[in-house]
Amino acid sequence: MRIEKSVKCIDCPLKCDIYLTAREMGLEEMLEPVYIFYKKYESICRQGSKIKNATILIQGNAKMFVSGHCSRNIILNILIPSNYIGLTSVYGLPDYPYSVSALEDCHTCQIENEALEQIYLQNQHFMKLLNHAFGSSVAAIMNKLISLNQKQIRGRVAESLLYLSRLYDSNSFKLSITRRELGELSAISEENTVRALTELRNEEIIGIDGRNIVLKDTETLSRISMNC
Amino acid sequence: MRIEKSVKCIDCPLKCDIYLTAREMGLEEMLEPVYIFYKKYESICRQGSKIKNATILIQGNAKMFVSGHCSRNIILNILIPSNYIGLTSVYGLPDYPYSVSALEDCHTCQIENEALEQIYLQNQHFMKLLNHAFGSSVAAIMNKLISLNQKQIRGRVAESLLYLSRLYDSNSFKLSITRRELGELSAISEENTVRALTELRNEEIIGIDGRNIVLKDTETLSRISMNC
DNA sequence: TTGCGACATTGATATAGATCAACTTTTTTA
DNA sequence: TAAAAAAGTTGATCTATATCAATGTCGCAA
Repeated sequence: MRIEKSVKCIDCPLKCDIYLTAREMGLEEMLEPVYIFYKKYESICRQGSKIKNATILIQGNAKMFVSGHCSRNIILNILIPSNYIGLTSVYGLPDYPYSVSALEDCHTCQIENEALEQIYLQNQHFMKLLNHAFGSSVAAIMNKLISLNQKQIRGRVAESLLYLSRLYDSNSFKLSITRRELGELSAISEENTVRALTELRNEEIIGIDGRNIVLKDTETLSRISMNC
Repeated sequence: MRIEKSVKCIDCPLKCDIYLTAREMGLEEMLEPVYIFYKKYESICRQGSKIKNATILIQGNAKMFVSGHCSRNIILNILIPSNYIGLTSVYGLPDYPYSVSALEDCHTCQIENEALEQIYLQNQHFMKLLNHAFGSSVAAIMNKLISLNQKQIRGRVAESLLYLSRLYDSNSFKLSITRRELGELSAISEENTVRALTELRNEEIIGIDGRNIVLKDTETLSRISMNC
């Protein structure tokens, strides 16, 4: 399953801040990137294990989730190309506070933690980029904390759909996740997720065709997502 | 209510990392600290407003909380002396993502954001301190996300009590918060908080005398807090 | 092509926790 | 010090959502 350096990763050096920065700094050699391919469903990193390298998602979608002692997971984020995994080690958390697994075949690029940290410390521009990325993920989690506690299922499903629409930058998109996972993104049961979707479809606020979703009335959907 | 520089703040320069660091760097003058006193119940900062300075809590307890559009709040943390408020501006969040208000009379010390940022950028040791503080607060929030979603009230109240016990570093402590606030810390209603407390007292796991709490059987309490 | 497993859907039922109401106790204020 | 306000407590009821159960649908491997 694992293909090393030999795999050419087309757009990684173009898109990733860390590559751009390293190149600017003439530190490109330092990175020693390792390209790793993950099959659909494969685990990219596991909550609680040591963070050994920073991973950049190059191709494919993945889910970032936390799991309690009890079986049920909460999906924090859907990761898309150019997203980082394992940032938190820079912020003094040596273990992954979340798990990530591939929703489809994923190409990733991994670099040593030390390299990341060196560039972080030596380049203020890059440091700010990373800090801001981390900062906004915190804001997102706080928002989630509120949503999951104060909104009811319709609102939470509406919010998840709007999140996905923003993520894929379109009102019409194909779900990369199952109904159960859409539930985990909103912290509700699979059954109630389906019920909420059906309801929204019957009210002609969204269109559903299997995994294909169309947001017909984002205005109303936003209003629903704001309601408690 | 506000007393400026003239107020001597006894232990701030000794305890706060930022003072120690600034002094080491010979940048003490740069800080221009302003000492501000908040009466019990007063708001120290408000969610959504611009962060203009970093605040260090010198004396007294405060609550850090997020509020949805709907009335109910969730308390994230109880702040104790030497805790920072407004760190997030360093991480690219110009607005407070939370509110803080005084649970009792609070002495604080405020310094300009620019000064904080300068020291942050110029001193790697301080940067790491701040990064780690921020990182662990993120870990704490993630933990809360799970707890509030997967545990039931007994478990959440048990967890809150253990949190307070760790915070005050004793099995016997005086609550700085009301029952309603203890509920907000666990995201449950005041009534159910009281019921859970009474239950735990009847089972002789804790002792209650008004605001005074004794954790009699932390073993069992931990087990309860782990259960889903 | 058939049958199996994962995914999706719908209805019925159970329940954790919110809310409402009434009351007591403590704290604050005038 | 009295009166008012805030905090704390307990019981009864309601409701949002989980859970259980049954069934349908789709894609894929033998």
